[in-house]
Amino acid sequence: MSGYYSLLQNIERYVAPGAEAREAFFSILREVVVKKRQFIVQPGFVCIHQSYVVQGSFRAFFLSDQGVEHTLQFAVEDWFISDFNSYINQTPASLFVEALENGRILQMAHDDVEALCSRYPVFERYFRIVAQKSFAFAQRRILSNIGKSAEQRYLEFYELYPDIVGRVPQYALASYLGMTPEFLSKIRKRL
Amino acid sequence: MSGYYSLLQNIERYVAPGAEAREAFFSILREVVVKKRQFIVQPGFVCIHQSYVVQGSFRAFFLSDQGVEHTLQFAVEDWFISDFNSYINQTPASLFVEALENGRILQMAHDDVEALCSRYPVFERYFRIVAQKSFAFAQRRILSNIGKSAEQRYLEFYELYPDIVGRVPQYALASYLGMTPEFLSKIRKRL
DNA sequence: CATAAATCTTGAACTGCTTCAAGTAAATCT
DNA sequence: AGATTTACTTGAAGCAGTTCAAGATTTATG
Repeated sequence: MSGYYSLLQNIERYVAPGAEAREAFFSILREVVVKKRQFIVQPGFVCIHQSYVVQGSFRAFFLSDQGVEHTLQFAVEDWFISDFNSYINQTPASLFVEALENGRILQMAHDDVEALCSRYPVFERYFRIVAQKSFAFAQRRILSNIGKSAEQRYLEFYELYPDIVGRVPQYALASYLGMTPEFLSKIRKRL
Repeated sequence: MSGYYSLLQNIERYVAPGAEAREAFFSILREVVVKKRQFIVQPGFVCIHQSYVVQGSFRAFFLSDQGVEHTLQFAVEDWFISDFNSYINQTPASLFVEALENGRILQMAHDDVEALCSRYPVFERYFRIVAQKSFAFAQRRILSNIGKSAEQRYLEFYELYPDIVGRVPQYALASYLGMTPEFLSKIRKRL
């Protein structure tokens, strides 16, 4: 039950669902335990669920034809993660979503969420706000990618998410920041 | 009236508002004529409106401390543009939004949109879907930025938006793709 | 249409970042 | 605890992309 409460808190930062809507929402959630290195999404399979992280850390990454990994997103407690493109269009995923630590997530299936939103506009609103914030966030990252040096990108990330820096493997962070692990190692040395 | 119809068509790709909701929506729209090189958003001012492009082309860009421009988004007919971060949080903008050609837009004020969404959940849904698609799109761009070479990024953009390539200044496209105008010129030469 | 302003091109020198390879350290498993 | 895998470090060489500067071309304006 613990995870339900923290997700509810997240929701109540933006909207105030009534008791009935809240119960309806809880009823579509499923708590899942995941082990380190486990994949909760894999390329080729449709990403049915969106996952809210109760405990643990995760990453979504793309594996290029040449075998290079590109981390698109990290998620720790109180964040959502999925192959979002696959999730909203219900098309086959192109990303892996991997647990970086043992953890627990709350999964909600796409069709259940859609039905819930149709019935309770308060959730339509919640997911609109979340999507808008996610978009604004992604735009800030794009600006950082096109405008800043590798060192600046690392420092910016470190300022924003010092906890994540200490919690994920360095090669994963490097692939998120768009540089090689070797170069990230060198940046850290000279700072 | 012409612009209203094409925006309505856009909406009806995702949802089906009733006559009343439709009229309420139309009532918050304002059609504005803009001249080439005109700014419709400027840093420091809160971005009150979201703009739907009826005719013309626009770009949103960030001007760094060193005076370098970084284009975050282009918009042509049937696209939305704004400083989205400023718009959703109603905080001062950090971007310019500039008309690249003479054009016409439909502006809708933040507070009017919010009120409309509260009253007509069908619009809540519409803007949720638009935000989700925008986010998924931004994620694809991030992958392209962190994983691909300058030449690959250009080719990818050219495939997706051949029309835009021919329509916007090359320095603007270069700053969108995260490279110098000189280098884009060289890429185009060798292709 | 002539002049100015803005945009694009080209080359040469330079540098931030990658690649490759080998060694060290730290997790993970039995 | 010892063995094995996984992750991180370091240096040397190479290259993708930048910077600077000058000229050519296109677009705007009186």
